[in-house]
Amino acid sequence: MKFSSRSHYGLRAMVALARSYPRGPVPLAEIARSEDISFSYLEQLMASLRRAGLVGSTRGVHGGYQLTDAPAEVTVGQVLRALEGPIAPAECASETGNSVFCDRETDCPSKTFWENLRDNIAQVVDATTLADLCPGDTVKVP
Amino acid sequence: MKFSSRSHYGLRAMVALARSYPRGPVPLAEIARSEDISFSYLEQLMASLRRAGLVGSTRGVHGGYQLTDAPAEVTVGQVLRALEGPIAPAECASETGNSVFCDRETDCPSKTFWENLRDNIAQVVDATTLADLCPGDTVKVP
DNA sequence: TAAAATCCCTACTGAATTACTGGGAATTAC
DNA sequence: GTAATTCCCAGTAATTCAGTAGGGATTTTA
Repeated sequence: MKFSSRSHYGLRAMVALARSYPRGPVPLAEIARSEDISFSYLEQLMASLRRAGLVGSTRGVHGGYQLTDAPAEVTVGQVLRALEGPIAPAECASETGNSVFCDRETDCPSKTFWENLRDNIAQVVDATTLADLCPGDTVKVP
Repeated sequence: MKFSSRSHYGLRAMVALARSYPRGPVPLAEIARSEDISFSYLEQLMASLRRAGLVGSTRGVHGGYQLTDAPAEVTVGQVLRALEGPIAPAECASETGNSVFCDRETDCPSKTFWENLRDNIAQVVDATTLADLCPGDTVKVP
């Protein structure tokens, strides 16, 4: 049971962006360097985050990426879903609709468990914001 | 973020064993049939569960597998750990000791989050027993 | 206009993991 | 002794993951 490196790297990158919010766009090369992530790989992660609307990008010489919303408004759940898709500890217990595939459907006791676990994970990731992961930063009212 | 099919099949098998507890050993072929799992694959899963002490086995003609403890005494957490190892949503946040590997170590904000998520998942899986997954069975005091 | 910086896209690849399959040895009941 | 069963280990096909590579497209600076 693991989250992929996409999530680990992606979350770290988002925290990095949160720390320099709202000071204009940050070039990827800078994040790649400070977080020690492959530049090309990070590019792909940012593409997913951009498509999800979590970050905005600016091209050109002083371009880069920046959060579209304040760190306190962005949940870790949003980040993880953008990077890994819906939370689903089991095929039969995905957040998004029905990945029908198991014929047990209605009365599978295990399914009930997996759904319960899924909801619990969702509750945790949705209750944590990027601001919570930026210790020392007093972004909120001083 | 998924649990592997080991967990899905293994948990289903354990629920099946729980349902026929404590009526002596159940042959694997029977579980494989009723749960529609490959016999050979199921064998491997049971080996893990046996090594973890969760099930006992009897060889020979009327042999099979059976729970070593009552369903209400076996948590889903025990089953999942036997099948997949320690709960660890991230390398740096494993239940068992330190898989030191990330140099950020102490002050990584993300690490704190992963540990928090891990503890939450652990809490859920450890609070659920096989008895909870056996609806209709009135195993407890009638 | 030209050059530099930066994002954007897509395809590929090597490694690891997963999900099995198969064969045979040991054990027990009858 | 034979049939039913667990036990054990080796191999393998498919998938996923993590990362690489390279060529645009767009914007700013000069």
